Amino acid sequence: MNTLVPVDTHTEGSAKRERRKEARPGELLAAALDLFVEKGFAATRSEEVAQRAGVSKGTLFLYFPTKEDLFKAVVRANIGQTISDGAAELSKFEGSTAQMIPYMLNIWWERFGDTKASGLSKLMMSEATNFPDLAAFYHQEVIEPNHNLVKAVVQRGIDRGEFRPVDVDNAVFNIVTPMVYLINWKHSMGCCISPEQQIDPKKYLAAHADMVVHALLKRN
Amino acid sequence: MNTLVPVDTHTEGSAKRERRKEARPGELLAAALDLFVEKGFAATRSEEVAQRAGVSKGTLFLYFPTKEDLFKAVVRANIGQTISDGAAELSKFEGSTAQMIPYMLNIWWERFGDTKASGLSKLMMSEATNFPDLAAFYHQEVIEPNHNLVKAVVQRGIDRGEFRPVDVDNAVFNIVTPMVYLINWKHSMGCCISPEQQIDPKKYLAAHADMVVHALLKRN
DNA sequence: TACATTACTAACCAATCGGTCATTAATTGA
DNA sequence: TCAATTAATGACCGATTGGTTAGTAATGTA
Repeated sequence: MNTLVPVDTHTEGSAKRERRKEARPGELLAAALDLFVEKGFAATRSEEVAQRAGVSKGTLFLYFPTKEDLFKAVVRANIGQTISDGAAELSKFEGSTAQMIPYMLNIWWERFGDTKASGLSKLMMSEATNFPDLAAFYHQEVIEPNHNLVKAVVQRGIDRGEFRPVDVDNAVFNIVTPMVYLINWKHSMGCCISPEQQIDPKKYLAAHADMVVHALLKRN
Repeated sequence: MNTLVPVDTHTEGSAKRERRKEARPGELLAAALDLFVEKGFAATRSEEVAQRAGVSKGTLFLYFPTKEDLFKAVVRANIGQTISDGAAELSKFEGSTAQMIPYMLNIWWERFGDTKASGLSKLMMSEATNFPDLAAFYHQEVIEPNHNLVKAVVQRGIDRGEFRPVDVDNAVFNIVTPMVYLINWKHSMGCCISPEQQIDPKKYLAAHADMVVHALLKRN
């Protein structure tokens, strides 16, 4: 893994210094996403991010003044778009809300849960207390918009007379939290236990959607 | 909070060196629980644990050879008993399984979720990837026994003809994960957001129990 | 070719932290 | 009272890391 070759620097072609002002930020963000997801915020060393992006540590701090700024940029680059895309997709849905729930959960899983970016969710829950500024940022920029999306779907079900008139805010939590938990599990315990103890995401997701719909639908 | 008074050490009565071999481990474990829950495993400095227990860092390492050993001892001291107590309590329950579910969730919340020890759950999810040994230990010592408990209850419902014949392992996850998530939330995002955005544990728990029962009961 | 600009580097700094060990002092027992 | 034992200390070590900065080399321009 280590390509440290101290001698012979002048004949080494790859050791050449390059000036690529436009490409650096994107490459640094990609490297940072990888490492933040893999090791967490505090445990990721700035120098490793720089190394993976093929620059020196000094260059990293040239583009992102602090480690926290780097993290915020990673969140913005990876999650912002996903949520507004999902909202657009859902607004076009025309079936019953009972069909809409599993549809929504599936989209959410494919576009976010099953993606490297989902590691940011686990990271944030892990390090919220040690980095309250980042937590507040994440809540405002990710959690709140996401909850509003789900809230609108539940409200649609109630308005159309499909669902019982449950407390909407609570229902949102009961729908969202198992999904988030699945992600968190995948990025924590999931790495440390034997295969037969793993959660099967597809089965878990289907069972959860089924449970939610059973619980919300009016009894006939 | 800080009682640091550098001068006058010879007249200071509390500065006297005491030998209390029996009391040290318990005091160190209590201090460690506090700090681990508050700041996480990696972020907690050994010296701070020692300080809060009123001893020097050297003394801490006298009783617990490494930081990881200290953590394992904290888990054993705080969670082991709780689970077996819960199992005993549940085995005496005689009502319907539909009543048993909210009963179980309430017990679990009061005895564990609403307790300082619940912070260990969040800690473990946070640091599992960075400390896989601790994760394996925690899974074996806490998660597995806990899941077996819930599994038995769901199986009881099916055996007695109250519940639909769902996949038991999946149902366990769908019951447990929102509870664990509530804890994790309390110990992470819960610390960093405004009061009106908080989750109300009692409402969340009631809604979840209601949802679970609705989803498991046979339709009539 | 000569000069100015600036992207980039690498050595460096100060602070942090898990763990060690030689030393110290409280206790015991004869 | 005087060792002998051992609980407790705190100075110290080596490794780590976020962030700085003086200097270097690639590029543009005239």
